[in-house]
Amino acid sequence: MRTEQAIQSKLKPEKPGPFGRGSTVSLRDVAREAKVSVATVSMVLNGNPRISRATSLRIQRLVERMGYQPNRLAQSLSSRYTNVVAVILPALRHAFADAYFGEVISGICDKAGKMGYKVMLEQAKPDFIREKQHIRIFERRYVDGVLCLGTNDRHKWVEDFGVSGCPAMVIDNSFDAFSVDHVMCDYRSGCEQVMNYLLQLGHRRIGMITAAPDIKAARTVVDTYRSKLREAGIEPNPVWIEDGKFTEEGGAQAAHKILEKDPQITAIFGGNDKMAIGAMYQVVNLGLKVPEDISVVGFDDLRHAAFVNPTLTTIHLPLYEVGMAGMERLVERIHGRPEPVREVLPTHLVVRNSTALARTVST
Amino acid sequence: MRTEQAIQSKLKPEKPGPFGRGSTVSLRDVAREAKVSVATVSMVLNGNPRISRATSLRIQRLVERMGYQPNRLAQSLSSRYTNVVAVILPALRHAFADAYFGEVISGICDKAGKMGYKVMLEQAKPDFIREKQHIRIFERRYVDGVLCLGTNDRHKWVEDFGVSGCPAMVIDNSFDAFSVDHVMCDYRSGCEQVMNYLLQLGHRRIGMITAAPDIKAARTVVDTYRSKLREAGIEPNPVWIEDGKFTEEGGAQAAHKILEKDPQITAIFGGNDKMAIGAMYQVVNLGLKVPEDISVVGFDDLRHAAFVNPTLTTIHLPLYEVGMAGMERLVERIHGRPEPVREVLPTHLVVRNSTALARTVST
DNA sequence: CTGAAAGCGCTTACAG
DNA sequence: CTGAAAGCGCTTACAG
Repeated sequence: MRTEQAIQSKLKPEKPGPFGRGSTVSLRDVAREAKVSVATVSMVLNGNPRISRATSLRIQRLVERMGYQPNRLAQSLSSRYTNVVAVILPALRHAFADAYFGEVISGICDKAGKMGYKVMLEQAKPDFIREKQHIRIFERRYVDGVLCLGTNDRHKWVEDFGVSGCPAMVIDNSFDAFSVDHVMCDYRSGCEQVMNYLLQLGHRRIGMITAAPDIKAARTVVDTYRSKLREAGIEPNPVWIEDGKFTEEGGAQAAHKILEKDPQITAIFGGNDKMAIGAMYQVVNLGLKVPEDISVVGFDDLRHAAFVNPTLTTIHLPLYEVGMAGMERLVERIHGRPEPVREVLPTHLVVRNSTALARTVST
Repeated sequence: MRTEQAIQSKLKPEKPGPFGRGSTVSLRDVAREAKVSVATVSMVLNGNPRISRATSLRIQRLVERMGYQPNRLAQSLSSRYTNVVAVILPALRHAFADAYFGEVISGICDKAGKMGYKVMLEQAKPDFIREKQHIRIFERRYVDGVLCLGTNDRHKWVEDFGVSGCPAMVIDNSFDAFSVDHVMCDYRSGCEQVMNYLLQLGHRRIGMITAAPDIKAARTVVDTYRSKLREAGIEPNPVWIEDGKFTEEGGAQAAHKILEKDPQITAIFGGNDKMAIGAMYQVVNLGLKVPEDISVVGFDDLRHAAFVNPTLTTIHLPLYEVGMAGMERLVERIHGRPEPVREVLPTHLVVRNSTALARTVST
């Protein structure tokens, strides 16, 4: 016994690595202590049924007692799976401070946690793309797959994933030019809900603040806006549509232009909440009232929409759910799911205080 | 020649792993092609000066031509560095959709990119802490170190990093109970700037919406608020201080209580922008005007502060810079920096339209 | 200046 | 049911 302990302590010297980093108990330590091979311990940990119940239990207890934790670098190097996915955000200054992306990421992270995955954050800056980092993080085994947020048609790099065999999921958008897996909100139906509502309130001259014609989802909204107007017998006037650049400032400027070109506008539909809030700000600045003079509707239902004054009527986008679904489908793809992913989640209208009957009707 | 090629193609069979994943060119492939050992290629790639300039150049070209990319799992397993850090966010529902955290994360990610680091996102949910995941991600070699955001005194787990030797940095807070590396904004000075300004405007009865007495940084603000009042010969009235829970709703309720208990209040200082915005909302709801009746000041200078109506006077917190500095110091610590990190970054007052001379003075 | 070899800590056929 | 061995793709002393 003495001898054995002596040997053990010689064989298990403190090998903390530089700066005492990392865990110290390895598979081999457990195997030695249990007097079995490392293969056996490994199989126990991986629940391989070939190991007898007796030894399995014995080793599980030992693992527990010794506080063994697998080194996941070694695991991944052997198994070829990292159990990490990357979230690629667009190269916007405030991408991380953005409520829209925040909701999606929240869904992604929650689902990832439940599935035993880790989430790495990347931003698609010009250098990042030029160096093909979006592909390399996969090829170099940082991640098993990628979730792309805030994409638009100019992001040709999205097509690279297909050819390099990197599992990738476009979140809340899709592409006409090529085929990619995606999970998104139902933009068409969302826009229909807005237009039905405004038309019901008697609005006929409805301004639309749009943004980024190079985003398929955004185009869908404008197209639907036009077709719903025509359906109601109204020919959409080109001056009713302005670009608001997805920002409050842009929304404010767009609202200004629209009201200048057609002062008879009674409602403004913002392509997202931010632009709608900017529009409200501008409407008030012009001495008009929301909703008495101008109804304003948003699109997103970000947390803040309920806290502006007046509170914003808007379309609720299931962004959290889109994040969860995207994560879930991506993992399926990583593990060999053959069918492509084309998922669309439903939206609904949230009526608050920024909308009212059209003034032309009420007078 | 023929023979050699035959051998090569035999030795370099397509070994794409499951589902054709991962890059295919390994160090060994390059070494074979260059007719040197893998050690030599490895050293060339790591800029080891022991390799002759001639072979170094020759191999660099070959690496380029073959499109070799190191497998970072293997690299990390050998080198013991992952070049990944974790950002641990608090378990709040909207932690990712939060402008405050967003700014910090933005700084962290930008700096990380420049330093060749990747950023992993974690949320400190109860399960995460109970399973000691905050330590395990380090011990299991997911990350080299950890950045903790949104901490408070109840987060005892922050102390675990010290004992486990995991490099960790507390961002924008500090602890009295134990010593941790941290980088934070200068809360004392920020509060002084607010109070000096309000006192200059003639305000004497100043309400304060605070939050979370278990956050050191927040306590500092309240303490400074009190001492600045006393300095000005004003005894702080306990009814002037209310908790606003860091939210708009909370801020609104707190403002309501304060104004109920002392209708003579002329200014309200919100411990963060959200609560200040909630307070403005409430003040208006009570039929009062901002800033004519009540001046409101925030604390954070989040993007949105410039877009409420009226625009919010607030303290600008260098959150992006705090993120960058935290990341930079953490990497220093990972690589053996011996001195603890105690860094404080300066704030400044941003005057907008939510503040005016006190009405008691102007009448 | 370069190579052969051990090692990082796992997993996975392959034997027995 | 279990073990010995090869392998994942690197880095790093140690020789020469």
